[in-house]
Formats: sequence, structure tokens, C-alpha cells
Amino acid sequence: MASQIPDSPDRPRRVTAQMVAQAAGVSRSAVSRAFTEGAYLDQAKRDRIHQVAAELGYRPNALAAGLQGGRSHLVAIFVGNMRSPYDTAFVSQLVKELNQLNKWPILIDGGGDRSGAGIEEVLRYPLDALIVRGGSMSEDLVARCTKFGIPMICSGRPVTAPGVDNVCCRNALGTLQATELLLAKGRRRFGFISGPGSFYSSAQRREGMLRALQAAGLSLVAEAQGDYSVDAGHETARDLLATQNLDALICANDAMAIGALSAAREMGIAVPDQMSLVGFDDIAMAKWPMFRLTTLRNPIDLSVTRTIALLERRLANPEAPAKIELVDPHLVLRDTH
Amino acid sequence: MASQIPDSPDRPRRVTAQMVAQAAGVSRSAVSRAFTEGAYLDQAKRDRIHQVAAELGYRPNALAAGLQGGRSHLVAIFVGNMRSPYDTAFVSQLVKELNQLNKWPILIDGGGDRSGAGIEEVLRYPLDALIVRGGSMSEDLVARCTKFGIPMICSGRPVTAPGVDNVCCRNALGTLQATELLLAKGRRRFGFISGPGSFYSSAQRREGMLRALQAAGLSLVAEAQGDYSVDAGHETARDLLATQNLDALICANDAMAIGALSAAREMGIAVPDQMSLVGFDDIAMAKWPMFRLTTLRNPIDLSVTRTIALLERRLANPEAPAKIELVDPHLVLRDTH
DNA sequence: TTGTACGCGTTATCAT
DNA sequence: ATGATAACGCGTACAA
Repeated sequence: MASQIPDSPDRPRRVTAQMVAQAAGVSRSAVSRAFTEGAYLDQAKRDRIHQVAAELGYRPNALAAGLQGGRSHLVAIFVGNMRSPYDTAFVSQLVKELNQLNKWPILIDGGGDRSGAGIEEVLRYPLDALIVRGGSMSEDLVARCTKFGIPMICSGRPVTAPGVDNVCCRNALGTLQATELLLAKGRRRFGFISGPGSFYSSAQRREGMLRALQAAGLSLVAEAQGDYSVDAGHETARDLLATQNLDALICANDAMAIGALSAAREMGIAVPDQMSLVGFDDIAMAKWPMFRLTTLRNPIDLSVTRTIALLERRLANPEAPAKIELVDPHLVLRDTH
Repeated sequence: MASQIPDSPDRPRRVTAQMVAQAAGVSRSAVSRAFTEGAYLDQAKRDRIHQVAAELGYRPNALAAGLQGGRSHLVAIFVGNMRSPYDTAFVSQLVKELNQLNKWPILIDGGGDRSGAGIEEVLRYPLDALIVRGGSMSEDLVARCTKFGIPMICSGRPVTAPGVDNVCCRNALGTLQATELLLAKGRRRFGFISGPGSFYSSAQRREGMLRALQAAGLSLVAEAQGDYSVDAGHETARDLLATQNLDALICANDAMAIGALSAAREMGIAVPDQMSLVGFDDIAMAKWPMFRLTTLRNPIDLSVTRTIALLERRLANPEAPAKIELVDPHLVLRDTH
């Protein structure tokens, strides 16, 4: 069939419901109904419309649909650090599950200075929700979102504002258990490599270890600070191990633990014979044959599932009270403890 | 009268230009102009409007703005494999640069079976562009995009369709150079670990190595196939090295090379003394102290820069002829060659 | 410089 | 079951 050439030759305009209606000899409303689940429409007419729409390549314009009243199906994801293996894995999983829900994730890199401006701009879209993974958001930005009635779900660092849902790992519980395990193995001289001072997860994980040590009447022998990267773990561990005689080293995350493991090997410190080494997160690398890192699993699947559940719950009932989902880490015993 | 809305009882509605206009005692178009760069408006009035807008928390609705005529500022990114370190790093960089351009990236996971459906749904938004990173797209999907006038820019596997721009690495050149280097070092018994048969990059990289070998009057001693993952590299290398006596092993990507390196060490094969090992991509892990992998840098910064440049060029001139940007890999000599 | 009026493409309401 | 019509919120040509 001879397809009609669009009116404007300059640019290929989008096919609209109007054009489909004209081509199929029906009204605009009929076309709209043909694409609306459960709308009253003669089956034959619906089929004809679908066929014509397919020929013309018509799809309802999501911008117009979102404007009209319902949901935009747009969900922003604010990612604290797109270079972190854990955050990356988390976001990958989250994107996949959102796609399956017909929600379309807009990514915002929370790394640079422009991250605040980024959120600000994305808030111009009527988002179905905003998901925050790690990083930190300013108070008034949070207030703005809740004021707009945009559901906010935070993973990692809990945000205690009215109407904000949270998914959070019991960080302290994890390191407490790990420390108890190492104490039971006879370890006494503990070191810790922390993340940046502002990191909630790092502070919590340190806290758990200290509690276990205190209960055993011990205190931390040595401590250093990194930036959650492998390189930082490598460098700080080398400094630490050069001056201190440790028999247990706990790192605030896996990346630094892997760097520390590498440093220990280079320095001829046998792991785990001479020293125990434990990380946190259980990122994919942790189980690679050359590392086989003993660590605490910070379960991504579960966290994402909970995040999605909170999202659906809040979309169904915007007035529901804020909820905080706590996720338990658990020990994964491999070859470094 | 008392028409109850079942779903949303008292959802806080967005602040509109109309409300700002009323609060500031001006017309609605004045508000619109106040937020439009270079529009005629009295400075005092503009200031007052901005102040009132800030108080009320007003931002122009991007959905309505996009619908009205101009660009939506939405860019979809189709990611072939969100678990691949290279693709992940590429996407991170791309997201960052798009954010800086005030373009908002919608991520589509190309991994699962639903990836086609995902693109189909996202096409309901009037996208400014579609960026494809790796993976493969069906012919008619490509045709649909170009028919809609949605600029398409592909990175990795070139798509030869009218109006589709490409950024592509000279894969064969890289492995050719690497092979020549190893030949010059006296290596003669070459092995190759390839990626999935459908991977364009893997086939090209294999091709470059074969050309160099052929020029030296040699042929490939052994070959195996993995899936671009570290585990696959580890397993296939172990099988390969158990049965073959190689003095050079080239892997189609870094992840598999790192797995192979680990396997070689476990088997007591000294790298690089007994055997040379070369990867491809130069992902962040390649330079970690425990690997220090000799590899071919597939420059992400440059590829992303080129991708962005192609995007801007096409937005400025939709009728421009399709362009393919070739990016040169280059040898990064570390400790495994 | 400013206000009025129209169109963007859709869905929902209301009569038929 | 179906067609006309009213929002949705914005940018802007046009008139003043």
C-alpha cells in the first residue's frame, strides 16, 4: 500500500494517533482506546487499528501520555560512585528489574560537583520515583522531592525524612560477626582500613568491629583510611603492614581488601596463615580464583528486590508511612580468614 | 459534586507556571519567558518571578516542554552487557558527559530476552538520540529508529545503515601489533582465547593476530572460546594450557586474560618468562598491582568523546551523512608480555 | 515589553 | 460502542 508522505518534508515527524485514525478511517479516540487495556472497543476495529498502527510505525507518545495525568514511568537513579564495583553491580540489577516493570531509569552520576545540579534538572521531569544509591544528598533537595510528592527510596545511607523509604544493610552486625570469628581463631592484633570519613557504611562497619573487640577486652591496634578503591587498599595496607605487626585486618569494603591482599602477598605475609583478611560486600571479584576473599555478603539481589518492593508499595499508596528495610549481611568463608 | 478520586486522595500536585504567575501577579507567559534564555522581559519582573518560583519550588515541566516542540533531552543508552567491566566503564563515562550536556540517559539492559521489548517501549518517548554500546540490535529496530528520525550512534559493533553514526576500534590493528611484538621476542607457539562467536570485536581481534602470524609463516597452535568473563578465561586457559605447550597467549579481552593469568600461575607457568600473555581493552583491573597485564588500550575517554561529538553534530544537522569514527588501540606494556 | 491564543499528542469524561 | 471535547503544562507567534 502506498504510504502517505508526511506533510513536513524537512523532518520525519512522529506518527500520531490522528494520522492512524485518518488512515484507518476511525476517530482519534478509537485509536487511543485500541492501545488502552480494558477499554471498550469492537474487536474487529481494534485489530484493524493495530494493523494500521504497525504499518505506520505508531506508538503512543509517552511524553503526552505522562503529561495527561498518569505516571511518567520515569525513575531517576542517583548513583554515588559509578566507579565502585558494588554500586555498579547494584545499579545493573536495579536497571534490569525496573525495565521489567516498565519503568525507565534515568541515571545521574553523583560523582562530580555537578551532581546536585543534575538532580535539579532531572526533577523537571515528573518522576515516578527517585532512587538514591549511596552518596549523599543535601537536605533541601530531599525536602523538595518529598514536597513534590516524588517517592524517594534510599539504599546504603539511610535518609531519615518523612516519607522517605530506606533499604539498609546491618553493617555493624556483619563486622561484629567477622571479628568474633577471628577472635575465636585466636587473632588478637586487629587492624582496620576505613573508607572516607563521610561514609556511613564505613563508620558502621568500624563500629561493629570495635564492639566485638571491646567485648573481648581488646582494642584496635592500627587503623588507616582509604577511598574504597583497590589502589587505596593496596597503598594503605602496605604502609600499615610495614609498621605494624597485625594478625587480622578488616577492610571496610572488598575493593580495598583485595588491594590489601595483594600488598600482603608482595610483602611476604602469608594470608591466612600469618594474618586473617576480611572484606565487605562480596562483589564478583571476591570469589575469583586468585583472591577467594573471605568477606561479608551485602546481598545485592535482596537489596534490589526490597527497593523495588518499597517502590511498588509507595506507588500504590503514596500516603503510607515511611518504612526502613534492614538487610542482614552474612559471612562468606573463603580462603583469607 | 463529591466525585471521589479513588487512587490519589490528596496527592501534592506539581507547581505550574500558572500558579507562579498568579502568586507573582504577572501573566503565565511572563513566567515562561523568565525561564527562557534570551527572551524579552523586564529585568525587575524577571527577578521577581524567579524569586517567587524559588519560594514555591517551581521548575518548568520537562514533559510539557518536550511535547511542545523542541527536544526532549532524553537519550536512551542500550547496553549490551551490564556485567562487563568495559561496557560498565564506558557507560559510566558516557552518563557523566551526557549529564554535563543536559541530556538525560535512560538505560536499557540489553542482556535479557526482554531487551528488544525494552527498546520498543522506550521508543515511545521522543528521544533526542539512541546510543548503542555493544550487543546487537535487530534490523527492523534500526530501521524504525532512523524512520522516526531518532539519531543512532553505535559504539563497538558498527551498524551499517543509512543515517547511523559509528565509533569503532581498529581491533585487528591492535592484536596485529601485539602479535608482532611477541614474534620479535621470539615467541612461536601462539594460542588465542576468543569471545562468543557472534562478537564482532572478538572476530576482528582474532583476525589481526592471524594476519601477523601468517606474515611470519606461522599458524595458530591452539584456540578456545569463552564468554568474555574472568571465570571463562580461567577455565578455558586451564584446559588449553594443560594440553598445549604455548609460549604466547592472546585473549580477546582483559577479563579473560586476567582469568588466564591466574590459571597460568596456578599451573606453575611463569608469565612472562615461559609464556607471554596479552589482553585487550585496558580496563581498570589490568593495571592493578597483582596483574600488571600487558594489553591493548581501547581508549574509553576517546571513544566517549567521539560519541558525544557525533551526537552533537547530528543534532545540529540531522541530514548530515553517516560518519564512522575509527579509534586506534595502542599497546600498554606491563609485566606479562 | 507584555498579554492572548494556539498547538503539541495523549487520555478521560460525557454525551450519544 | 463510539465520537466530540476538555484538560495536561508549556513555548511562542501574533497582536497590542
